[in-house]
Amino acid sequence: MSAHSESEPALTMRDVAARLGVSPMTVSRALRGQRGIGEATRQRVLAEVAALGYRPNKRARELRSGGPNELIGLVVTNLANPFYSQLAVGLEQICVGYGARVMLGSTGEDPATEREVVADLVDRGVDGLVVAPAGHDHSHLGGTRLRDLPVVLAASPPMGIDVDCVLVDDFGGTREACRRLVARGHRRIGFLGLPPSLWTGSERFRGYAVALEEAGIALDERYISRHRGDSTLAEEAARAVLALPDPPTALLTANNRNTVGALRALRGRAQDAEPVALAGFDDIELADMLHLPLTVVSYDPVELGRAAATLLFERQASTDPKPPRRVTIATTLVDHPAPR
Amino acid sequence: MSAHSESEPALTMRDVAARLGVSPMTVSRALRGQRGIGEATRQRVLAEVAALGYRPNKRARELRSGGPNELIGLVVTNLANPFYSQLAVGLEQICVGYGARVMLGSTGEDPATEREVVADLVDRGVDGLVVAPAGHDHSHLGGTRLRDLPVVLAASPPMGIDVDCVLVDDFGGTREACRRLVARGHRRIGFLGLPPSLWTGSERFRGYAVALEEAGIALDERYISRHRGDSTLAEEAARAVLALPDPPTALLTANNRNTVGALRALRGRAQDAEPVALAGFDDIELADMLHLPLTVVSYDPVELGRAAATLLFERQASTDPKPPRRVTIATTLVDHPAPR
DNA sequence: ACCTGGTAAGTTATCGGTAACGTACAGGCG
DNA sequence: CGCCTGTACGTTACCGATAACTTACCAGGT
Repeated sequence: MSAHSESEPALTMRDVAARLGVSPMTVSRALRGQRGIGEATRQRVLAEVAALGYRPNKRARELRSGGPNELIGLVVTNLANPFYSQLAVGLEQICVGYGARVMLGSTGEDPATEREVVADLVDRGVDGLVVAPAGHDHSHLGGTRLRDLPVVLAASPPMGIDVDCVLVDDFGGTREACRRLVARGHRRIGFLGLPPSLWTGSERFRGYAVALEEAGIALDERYISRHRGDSTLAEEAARAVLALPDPPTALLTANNRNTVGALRALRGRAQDAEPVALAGFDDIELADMLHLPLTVVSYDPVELGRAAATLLFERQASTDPKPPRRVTIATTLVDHPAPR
Repeated sequence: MSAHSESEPALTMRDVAARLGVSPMTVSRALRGQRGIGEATRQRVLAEVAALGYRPNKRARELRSGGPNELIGLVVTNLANPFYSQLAVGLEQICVGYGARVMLGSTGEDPATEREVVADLVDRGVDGLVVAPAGHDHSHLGGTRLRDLPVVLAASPPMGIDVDCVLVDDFGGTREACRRLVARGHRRIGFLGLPPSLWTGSERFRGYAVALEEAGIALDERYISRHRGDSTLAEEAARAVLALPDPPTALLTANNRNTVGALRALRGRAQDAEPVALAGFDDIELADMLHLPLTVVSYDPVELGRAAATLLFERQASTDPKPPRRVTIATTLVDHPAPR
């Protein structure tokens, strides 16, 4: 029992070898299934290893071999956002197939922190990085700064560097959602989105703008709010738009936090207020159980994570400098009717 | 630019030392702020390091020093569950303060996988582990198997080993929720929970059972479903209970997935069906925006993660074998009225 | 008997750092 | 002047595993 008393010197390969009267090299070869060792000896070694419960020191192995450490760094802004946690799930799913693990780094949307986190992960010897970037300048992820490690950007295409990326069809999804609102007869459609400095911010806005243009509806700046922040801020923004003398009859929200904010804003309205339709990017759990109907642009963040991991491992496998690839995940428009 | 072409031999400490005409030891001391080096020399070294952009190899450092690697392993069943992702967020918040990072391991609720994941994380040199265990046997987390690393269990107390743990007030929270249902006049209260083999399964059931006993209500096995599974299974279980000839007038769900299942089951009922009250453990985002009122046992999983990390680092700091500690997070009962 | 070739094992150097120790030189004190 | 202490730096031996090289051995062919 006594878990704390004896801190054993942590069995080494030499110990195993000494016990068998062979050289450490023989043990090494046996463990890695290399050729150049007799079957009888291999069995003897493996038996001893099993009996002693010896486990090789992975860091020492990586130090010498310089080879893959089977370690992937994941850099996100906030893991509490289901988008990122699902991205992590997908990434890990693929990683286990390669015997790799995921090391986590949160940036809190601060580019300076992002730089530090990335540097730290590189120092710790990750084989590659999946980054959901906080800012729109990605030069700190380029080339030599990272010892030429493969990088995959998630949810944002590379700016100023040439790396692979996985994207959601931000433009197409938003345009489709906006078209549906138009098809239902809405002409005054408000937009709650992210700042144009973010890729998703500009692409989703573009989807909205193009859909309106296609329908021959002019953009009305009063109906548009593009801010960065949490759902509280989004709620305020939604309130402001709805308080206009000539308020929109529908709202289009560009991500889950804006959708939540809009839902709260719509909840607080007077009983006799005109109903306002709502459509938003990102699916929301229990969207089908809300007090009002909601149309969402749905996609699978887990799949996004899997795609990112796949790109990463493929890049790692090939040494020749292929051109950067870009994978885009399709979106589906889903109508969630209100219960009852 | 050319990110792929030249893979530099990755600057070493010796290189820096050679360039300055000093010994590697001097560089090492300068970098770690050790004494035993003149101020002038230190400045010269630091300047050269900065100029060359040299970064020390952390793995080599850890190999030699055997000391803290500033790496914590987090083992959870499924990061997509907001409970676990928020736990991870809290853990990482504290870790950054210690310069530590988090390495992730998902088990998919399979104890065998959990054992493998834990072993792998230990091999990779974590300084400690935070584990949200899949099963109720924790002996694989004990003593020598882990090279005496500190372990903190999350959401489950240790069984068969002596380690620290952080818990939610499962019993108290559930009892309070059940009491509230009773106070509202319900006498036939259904329970959708987890199997008794899980700590949360038995504790939350105990809260339900004790609250009923206190109210002088006999347990009715027909109203009780204790299964392991996702919200789809929970929905079926809820349907079955509600289809009884003498159905419950209220449901108590023991975790977020059961609550979601129950919500879906309640949604599908006929218009003229008797209303059924719902109370559940775990808060749910947008609980205030659902089509029916919901009472939840709320707590902060982020705080749980912070508590786990704090216990871990305190345990790491002190060498003497203090007795294991147990931190319990309080819960709050929150009523979410339905909108309108 | 001799050479060849292949396999199985041991030896050595090395990876990038750190700990322990050695040494040279400075200053303080009786 | 001798002794001790402290500082600054150099030297060396590791840490645990592996790559590359070397040696030992055996079988088979001539």
